Amino acid sequence: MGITKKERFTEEQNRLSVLFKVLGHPARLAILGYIQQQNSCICTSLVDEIGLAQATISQHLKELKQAGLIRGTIEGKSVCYCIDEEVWVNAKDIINTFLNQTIQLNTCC
Amino acid sequence: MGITKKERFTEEQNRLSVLFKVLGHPARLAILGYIQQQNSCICTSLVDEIGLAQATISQHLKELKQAGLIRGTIEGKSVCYCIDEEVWVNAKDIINTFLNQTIQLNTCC
DNA sequence: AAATAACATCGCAATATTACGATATTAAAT
DNA sequence: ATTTAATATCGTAATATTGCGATGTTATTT
Repeated sequence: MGITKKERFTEEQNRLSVLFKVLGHPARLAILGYIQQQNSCICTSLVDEIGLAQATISQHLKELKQAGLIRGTIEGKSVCYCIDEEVWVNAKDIINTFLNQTIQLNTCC
Repeated sequence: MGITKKERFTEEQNRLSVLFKVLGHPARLAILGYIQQQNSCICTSLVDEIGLAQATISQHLKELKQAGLIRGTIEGKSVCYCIDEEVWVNAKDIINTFLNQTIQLNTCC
């Protein structure tokens, strides 16, 4: 039904999957990468840089914002986007914890 | 249009996003977690464990298989699933590289 | 005040995802 | 040979995602 049955899973699994999901689109990775590259905040040369329509970029920015990974500050006519360091560090931590869960080497296949 | 314009992005961004995407569902994280927990391979107590329909679990397993993260070996009536260590280590590496890209602290917001 | 620039939001079309019942398929058990 | 157990696959419904043109909205510029 296109809807995830969240109640079946742990809170950790849900949080982690939301994080992975928002990172699961190349445009959003490109946006994050571009914001990171710049020393200062980026408004929207993103549209030129990435080559999707302005409406589409805006939508991806919204999803990144909703996930808390970026923040937008209004600066006159334009908006200054930057990565929310605190949230990002926390996200990295959660992902790293997941990645570093030791894996028993399966010997059967 | 529901279709990702892959040609717009780098190969790295596309590979990474595919990885994140497959990890972006709690059921798949639960499946991976469960396979990891067990010392030996798991067939399908997954359906009991996770509480989704057998067809649904099978579908998620397929996606994990397509991403290369797990392998299934037929063992009589049942199938033995385990994590593909090589692919998994590589995936972790790719993700870690992404996570550890240094972030310039944005000073503007 | 009117024009413009930089977004955000709306509405829509195309496609993808999630979930599941029903129905294969395959191998072991009877 | 038939039954049963363990899956995989098919078909379908509900919903979500991706993308974009058109249209707001808001602040600067003229």
